[in-house]
Amino acid sequence: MSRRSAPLHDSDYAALADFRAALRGFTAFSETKAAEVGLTPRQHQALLAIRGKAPGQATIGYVAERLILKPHSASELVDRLDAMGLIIRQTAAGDRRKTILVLTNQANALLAALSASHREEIRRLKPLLLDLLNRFG
Amino acid sequence: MSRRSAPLHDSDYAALADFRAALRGFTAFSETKAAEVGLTPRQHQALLAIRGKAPGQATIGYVAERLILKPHSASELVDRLDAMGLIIRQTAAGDRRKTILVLTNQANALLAALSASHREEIRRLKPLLLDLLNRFG
DNA sequence: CCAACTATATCGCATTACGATAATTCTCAA
DNA sequence: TTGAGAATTATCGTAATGCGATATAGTTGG
Repeated sequence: MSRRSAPLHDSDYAALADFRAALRGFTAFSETKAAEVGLTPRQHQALLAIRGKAPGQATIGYVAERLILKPHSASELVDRLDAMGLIIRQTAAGDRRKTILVLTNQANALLAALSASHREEIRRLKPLLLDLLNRFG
Repeated sequence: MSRRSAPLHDSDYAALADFRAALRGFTAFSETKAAEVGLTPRQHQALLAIRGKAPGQATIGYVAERLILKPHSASELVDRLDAMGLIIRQTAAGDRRKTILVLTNQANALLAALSASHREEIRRLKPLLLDLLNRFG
């Protein structure tokens, strides 16, 4: 049988607020870095999701799943990346409904720079995030 | 002198993509929970930031700082919360330029429910987040 | 072979943070 | 004391973006 969880104290709200503030700090860092190379946060995340997947395996649907977007929103997002010359759409060989997404050299160059700075930032934030997480049970 | 950091491998991109996906998962959870009680993510975060601060200390500027928004954007955000009956604006006694933000009972009730589920979710995600963080140096 | 399903795309809309600008209020040096 | 400049908040028009509703093409099982 489930028990009501412990009531929330001021310190719980503070822990939640601090955790959210840290996450917001990271996303703000990421937004700034992405904007410096002309990308929106979603565009950056989409490119990263595609890069993190085995070559030739990333589809519109996969981007939607990883970014937790509706498939048609992912389609629009990919539209913009396509117009910017950052990805190529290829009809999947086996299933012609699917669209395979391939990164261009330009996209890979942008991602390399962004990923280096993000890795550094995550390493920098790691001790703080560990502390914040440890404030929760 | 600074050394160029190690080059990025496929596993580094995968680690970054997985980390981002986990963060996105948390924000999506939060968005859903906030929407269930009629709040946007920013509104939720603003209420939480105010709640996490000592009573009578939260101002528009403080919200802007914690949410990393321009002050005038925080002003607009607070406008909407005000219109929804979730906060009260009070001119600060010492400095009449400042606006003190006070949560209404309704806001506190919403926050209590949201914070309980969020604390639970963070506890649930903690092992995953620790693993993901440990993939970085 | 056709009905149901899957994957992607299109269009209009509502939301929201921003830039530019403004109005108060405060601070501090002359 | 008295401005000049800074700090704090507010207003307005704009651009960007994800969504709902809808549409099209392709696939699959019976």
